[in-house]
Amino acid sequence: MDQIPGHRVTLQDVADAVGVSKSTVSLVLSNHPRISQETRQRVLDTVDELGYVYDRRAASLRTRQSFTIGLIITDITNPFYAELTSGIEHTLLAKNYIALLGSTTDLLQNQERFFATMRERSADGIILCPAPGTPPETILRLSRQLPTVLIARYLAGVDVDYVGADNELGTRRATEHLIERGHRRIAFVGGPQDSSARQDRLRGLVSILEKHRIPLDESLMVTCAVTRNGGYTAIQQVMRADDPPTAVLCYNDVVAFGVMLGLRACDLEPGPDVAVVGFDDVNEASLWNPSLSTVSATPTEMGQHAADLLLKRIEQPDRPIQQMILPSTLIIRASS
Amino acid sequence: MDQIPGHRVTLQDVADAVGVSKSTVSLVLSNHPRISQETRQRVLDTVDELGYVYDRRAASLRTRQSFTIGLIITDITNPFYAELTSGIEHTLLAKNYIALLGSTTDLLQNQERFFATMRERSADGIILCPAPGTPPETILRLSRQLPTVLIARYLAGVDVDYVGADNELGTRRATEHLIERGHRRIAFVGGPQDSSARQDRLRGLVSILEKHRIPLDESLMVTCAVTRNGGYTAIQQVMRADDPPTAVLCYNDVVAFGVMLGLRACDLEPGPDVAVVGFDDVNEASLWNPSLSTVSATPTEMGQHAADLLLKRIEQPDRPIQQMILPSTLIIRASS
DNA sequence: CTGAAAGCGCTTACAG
DNA sequence: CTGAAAGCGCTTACAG
Repeated sequence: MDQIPGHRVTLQDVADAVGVSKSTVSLVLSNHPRISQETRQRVLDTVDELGYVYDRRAASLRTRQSFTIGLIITDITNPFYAELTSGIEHTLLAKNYIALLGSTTDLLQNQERFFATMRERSADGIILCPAPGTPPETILRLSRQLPTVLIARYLAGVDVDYVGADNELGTRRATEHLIERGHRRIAFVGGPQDSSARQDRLRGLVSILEKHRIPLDESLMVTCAVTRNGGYTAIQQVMRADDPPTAVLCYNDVVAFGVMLGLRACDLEPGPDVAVVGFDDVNEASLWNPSLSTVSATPTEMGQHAADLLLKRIEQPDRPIQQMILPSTLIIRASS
Repeated sequence: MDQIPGHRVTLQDVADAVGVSKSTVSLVLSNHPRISQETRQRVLDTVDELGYVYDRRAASLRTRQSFTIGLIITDITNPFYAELTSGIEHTLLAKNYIALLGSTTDLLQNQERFFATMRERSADGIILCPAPGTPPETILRLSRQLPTVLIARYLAGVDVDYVGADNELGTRRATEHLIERGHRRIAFVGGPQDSSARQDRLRGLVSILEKHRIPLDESLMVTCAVTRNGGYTAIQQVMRADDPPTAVLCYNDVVAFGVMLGLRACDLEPGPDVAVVGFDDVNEASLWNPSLSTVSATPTEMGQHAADLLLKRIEQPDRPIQQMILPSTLIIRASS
């Protein structure tokens, strides 16, 4: 039953015990049809009896398929990525795949290490949320070496599978909503300067301001670390201006949570005093007090789609590049 | 530079290009000292030139070390596990290991699948938060097959490496605090019925009630799903009783968040009307409104310790079993 | 200081 | 229906 430490039960051991060749055992395990019912049963029984464990790494050396993928994200502690990961895991489990996890904290150096790690371990593919500043060539090279799907952030001009939210549409809707509520001075807080997601979200805001001929005040467009603390600090700075905003559109929910706390620290109540809108709609958003108005990016679904896309790409390397933009819906709650 | 799809650059290719044997290349890559400086440099240059990628799975077939571990937790979407995972990742990164991630949602069936998955992929070890109801023999067998460390939940009588919080001490302190504040009717909400963590936390509460000769009311000790929603539903049930509690000690922070929301749904303000205390001190806890009093279980540190322990066990299989109980401190905030 | 050879545990044509 | 053999890409004694 139990293995002797150091000695692994192999196909050969099973074959010896049954009195057939290891080819036969291998064929049984891969459900090959032309093994007699009797042999098959004896093999299966012996597999159980000896506690044989299939060595997928040995198999993958021959078949070149590891049933393992690499998942490279920014930070598992950000609920957006946790929900994303959960969706990915869900899809992988059903297909017998599993993910190697790497959090880069948006550091290019970590990202490079994870690329190497995943390739050395022969991942069948990679789901990647690229760190801001990733050179496009890096991704192009990677995607030639390994099936790759980008998630949540893309790189301009890089033709690779991608799944993300409709960022611009999302902030357009959010901005229209704020303007309808009478806001004219709308701040934008947070996001990694060079990420596609930030640029698209900011563009949505700017375009709607233009449409309504509301002058753009650059001093209200600030960046900050994508953490609660980042939002907390940044908003206090912004509110100190001579003509502070009456509404703030945040890069994402995590920043919005920080902004709400920062407003309170300035003795302002998020909602009544200053409107706050987030992006993502992580589970937490509806539970805050006040509940957070936000643009839904459906992270769990996004993860499922990314995993689906990757598995399709693995099966069919020549299929056309697919870029999925998931619809964004505005969810109005108490904070705006 | 780039590989031809399907063809992997191997040691042999590098050897051929340099004009040495693959043994020599291998020795260079493992930094073996007795290769001449000149050969070494030529090999290294060629490795770069050809874009050689080390095949760790082939290597591990010989060396029996994959530099990969399995991480099996309940739910990555629960911030406690996300912070745990972040701590684990941090330690692994420094030692060139990486984790295969599996979320069981506390289903034994998923857990079994992950055990198989991790073994098939030759993980060097496993960090496991066992699903409630896991038979002790399962863990014993697993730990004989593979270095194993349990995290956050242990199994009575199973002598395996373990890292967890001092659960009983934590809830003792929390209960003393509530009693000091004048509470007599204290509910306990949530937790997987058969988990060691729940039992220990509940025991802490009960022992302090006894110490103060406060009668125990079983109807106030309820269980629920370990989600915000679980706490939300459970507390509303509890508050409907004839003699409802004035304070509630929650299995963990996630349940406590749900409880706070549930109280509001009953028109009760957490803090002033009903005291609420959580367990874990996830990052979110200090940010809620009201901020959540809780017992700190330092999830990030817990993760780091678990990874350290596993790596030590891998290096030194015969070292004595180590069970680390991390000190619990009570953090009093606005909710109590 | 360097190379030839065996072997890790599988799969997969190819024979029979 | 089943087996012998080659090979996936490494490492590691063993010679020289």
